[in-house]
Amino acid sequence: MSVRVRIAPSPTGFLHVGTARTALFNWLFARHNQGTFILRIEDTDVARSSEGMVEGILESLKWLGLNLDEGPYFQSQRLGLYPKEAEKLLEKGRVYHCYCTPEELSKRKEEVVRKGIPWKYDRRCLSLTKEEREGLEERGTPKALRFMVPEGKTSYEDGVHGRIERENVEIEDFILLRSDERPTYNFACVVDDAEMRITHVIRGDDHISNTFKQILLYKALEIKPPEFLHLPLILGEDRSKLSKRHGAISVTDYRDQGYLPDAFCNFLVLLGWSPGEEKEFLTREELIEIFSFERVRDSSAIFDVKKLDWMNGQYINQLEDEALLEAVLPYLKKAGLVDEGLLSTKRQWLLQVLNLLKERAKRLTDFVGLGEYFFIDEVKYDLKAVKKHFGENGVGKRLQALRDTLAELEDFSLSSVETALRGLADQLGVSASKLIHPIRVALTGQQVGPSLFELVDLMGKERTITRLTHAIRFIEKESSPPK
RNA sequence: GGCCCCAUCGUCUAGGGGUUAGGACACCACUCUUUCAAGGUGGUGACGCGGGUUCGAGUCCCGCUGGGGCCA
Repeated sequence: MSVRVRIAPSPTGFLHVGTARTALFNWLFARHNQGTFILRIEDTDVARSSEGMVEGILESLKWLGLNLDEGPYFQSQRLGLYPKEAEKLLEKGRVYHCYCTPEELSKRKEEVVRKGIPWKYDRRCLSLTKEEREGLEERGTPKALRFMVPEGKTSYEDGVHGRIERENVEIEDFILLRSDERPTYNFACVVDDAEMRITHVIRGDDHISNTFKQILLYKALEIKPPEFLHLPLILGEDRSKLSKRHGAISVTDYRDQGYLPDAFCNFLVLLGWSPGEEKEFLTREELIEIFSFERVRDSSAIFDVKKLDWMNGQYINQLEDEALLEAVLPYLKKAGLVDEGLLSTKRQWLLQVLNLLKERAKRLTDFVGLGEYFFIDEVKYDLKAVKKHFGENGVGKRLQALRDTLAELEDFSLSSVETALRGLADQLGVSASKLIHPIRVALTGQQVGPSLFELVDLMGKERTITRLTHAIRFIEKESSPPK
């Protein structure tokens, strides 16, 4: 039987990173087994479910590179299915109608809990007399459909955790259909998974307690249940389930912050799974090849952004120039540094610039701050940089000499500039760094950055001279006593 | 509160009776160097506690503690 797996998010409008990891594991499992990866939207519980709410999910999956084989399917478009299955259970006597209103129930529950007794539905409606029932029906009282939990215990073999069992007395008679015939989560899930012939239910740990109810339903419906595999949860730094208050939880947030999809997936897959050898960088092909649930851990993991940053930086560094340009371009455009004109006229230069900057970038967004000075006319001087490298005695003079020397250079190549600068330093009797640091500030406004000579090379003669001149004037102005 | 899951460096993890408990991120030092980053070298740092089982437990069993989840 071929593998069929699904992810079943509710349409919240975005893809949660936890769901993303679940999706990744499902996808890897499907691909490894030449199976089918399906998306189903669980939208029966959502008041308004618009197509728009699903777009974010589809967009995120696409960005992650997790292509679907089927779907998206929508529960809301399958509503006819659930009462039909419920009917079968009614015939088998496995369910009963319940006329208790939510208000009554919460009131009764409150009383019971106050006495310190754990609440469970009291089966009041199960023992209704025929007359009582008829009376309720005549008055048109709304009724829900409840599953009658049998005696005994329920257990199953979890693909990650091993055998898990639970006493059925711990499980209350849960509702299958609400009074308006909308199915509850567990019922819809079982009906859908069965109908879609899902072979492996791979989902978060937080569904373990639902699994018992679902297995009970499979048994009642006389359908063979799928395999269940429960992934440990991803936690925030405070060890609680990753949620909005932990900051970015939507996959698109990470995209916008400048993470590469491959890096992000590589990082995610290592949360709860390991390849079994001391190797952390894995391509998609490798992952598909070697991924298995035998190596999935059963304890939860904390989402460590620092490691993500490191990994993303490594991926950026390994990117070919063209690929890097493609990846960074949206961010540069958004920051207003690059437009189509520049792209078409100075593409080669742009590629070199990115190449020069890439080993310092952890995120794609870093390129904006890292290389802004390449794209704007007026350099913004960093205060500390000015203080440190423009403040020294004679800096202005040295920069003047440097400007004059460079201005006379016919050949403005990297090596030629370096020779000239070092020669000048000798001549002035100072170390080369006495020139290198100030000119860097003059060119970039910053005291840190890429290797100076490559920088000058990409900056070009004209801009180098202009910026030196500007810096010289700036220093003169600063050092002249205030009037 | 009831039930369920989990427990190796701060974090991600390797380990499935005998290991100097390994790697990665982060951190710290040194090194390289025109700065920063990257790189290289080295370092700090973990088996939650208590009982068993065993000649021998990070590894198996039980309890405790702690964390997490689900139920409303």
